[in-house]
Parts: sequence; structure tokens; C-alpha cells
Amino acid sequence: MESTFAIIAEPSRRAILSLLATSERSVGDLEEELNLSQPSVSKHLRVLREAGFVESRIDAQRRLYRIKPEPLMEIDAWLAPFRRYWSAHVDALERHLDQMNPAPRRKGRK
Amino acid sequence: MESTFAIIAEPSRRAILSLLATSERSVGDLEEELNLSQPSVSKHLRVLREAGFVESRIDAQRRLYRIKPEPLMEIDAWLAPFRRYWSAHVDALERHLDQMNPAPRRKGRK
DNA sequence: CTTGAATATACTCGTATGGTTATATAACTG
DNA sequence: CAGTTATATAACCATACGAGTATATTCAAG
Repeated sequence: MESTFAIIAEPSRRAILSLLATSERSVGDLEEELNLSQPSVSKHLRVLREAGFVESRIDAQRRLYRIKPEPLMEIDAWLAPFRRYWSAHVDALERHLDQMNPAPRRKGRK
Repeated sequence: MESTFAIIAEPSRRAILSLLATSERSVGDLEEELNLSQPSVSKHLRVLREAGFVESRIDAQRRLYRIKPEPLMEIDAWLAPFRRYWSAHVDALERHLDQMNPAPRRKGRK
């Protein structure tokens, strides 16, 4: 019953997706890169898998997860009607992000 | 404490934004176009306003709400790293959306 | 077949959030 | 000012969801 949008509302799930954007990873990889408990990672991956954001392949005892783009494409498509507001405000985003992101770039936090 | 993504996780809020994408509307307009209670609309608008998705101007007793693009631009920006998956799958989205959206197109109705 | 590593699942708990009803505030109308 | 329209806010409730702990499952190694 979770919508595509609800799925990426969760910060840990977005973090997982961002890591997978670069390359395939195992549960353990994600666990340590994100400082999350193993059950937590598995649970999020389950949600992501059932919603079609990721798929896994088996490598011995490990599962390697990778991105499946369709749901993200759906979100991209939803944004379409709003894009006409963009061009006028090309650099408004930078200002906005600056004020959201106090520190320029920090490793994974506490 | 609501993230940009959490805000648009709510279906009614997405509906409000989609309506506002076309044109400015009053609370009453939204209320009837979406079949929501007035307090519910006001509450969602408050969340959207505080997160910078919309702004309002006063017209007598009515408040006219309109889109502010910045947070949506932020989401658009977040999608950037995944766009490299798009091109390969140009029409995969259509298939995906078809299977999500059973009926092709229906008026807003209750 | 036993052990250990990697991952999945079950269960419980606390909290955040959306809906509703009722009430408050504000502005126009006469 | 009284009445009415438009919107906001408050209080309450039910539910959903993420975190954590414990346990189950699967596979490789010896």
C-alpha cells in the first residue's frame, strides 16, 4: 500500500538508493556504509525490492542489490508539469539548497 | 522536521500541488476539486507552505495559493545521479505506469 | 553434519501523522 | 454592529511505520 513517493520519503532508503546509484552492493556493504543495523537494512531493502526500486542477485551467501529505474522514472515524470517553473529560477535552487544544507559536506554523521 | 520528500509522500498534498501547477487556487477551490474537508486542506497547505512548496496571497477573505518551485527542484536534483539509468529504458516507464494505473484517464471525481 | 557467516523475518514498542469535529479568527455585506 | 463567508487552529483518535532484539534460514567450509 506504499506509494512510490512514500518509499523514498524514508532517509535511509534514499541513502541506500544513492549508494546503489554508483554500484551494486551487498547488505553488509550497506550496513557498514550507512551505520545501520542489519535487520534495518534488510527491511528497507525488502520495501525497495517489493516496490521495484531494486533487484538482487545471489552471490554465495550474499545478495547483491542494484537499482531498477522504473519507479524513479515515475517520480521524474510526476515532476514534469512543474518544470515550467524551473527555467525562470535556475539559481534559486542553489540558494535553497545552501540554506537547507548548513555544512557543505560531512561524512555519515553521528 | 518533515523532509522535502516526506511532504510529497502524502497523496492529497501531491494532488494539491498538481492542481496548483496549472493555476493559483483558493482553499475552497481545492476543497471541492479534491473532495477533502476544509480543515484537511488547510492543514496540508500549512505543511506545504512551511516547507516552501507554496505561498499564498490574500484576496479579501480568501487565500490564493500558488506553487513555489524550489523544493521540487531539490527533488529533481536528487534524481540526477539516477538519470543515467533512464536512456536505456525509455519506454520501460510506460509499461510500468500502465501496470500501476489500471484506468487510462478519469475525471477527478470522488 | 556441525559451525559460522550473511541475510531474512517475527514481534514488540513508541511515535508521528492524517482525519474528524468543534471552535476561533478575519473580512465582507448590509 | 450583526450575520455570513472563508480560512485557520485545537484536541482527540486511530493507524502506520521505523527501530531494536531475538530467531530463522541459507550456504559455504571443513
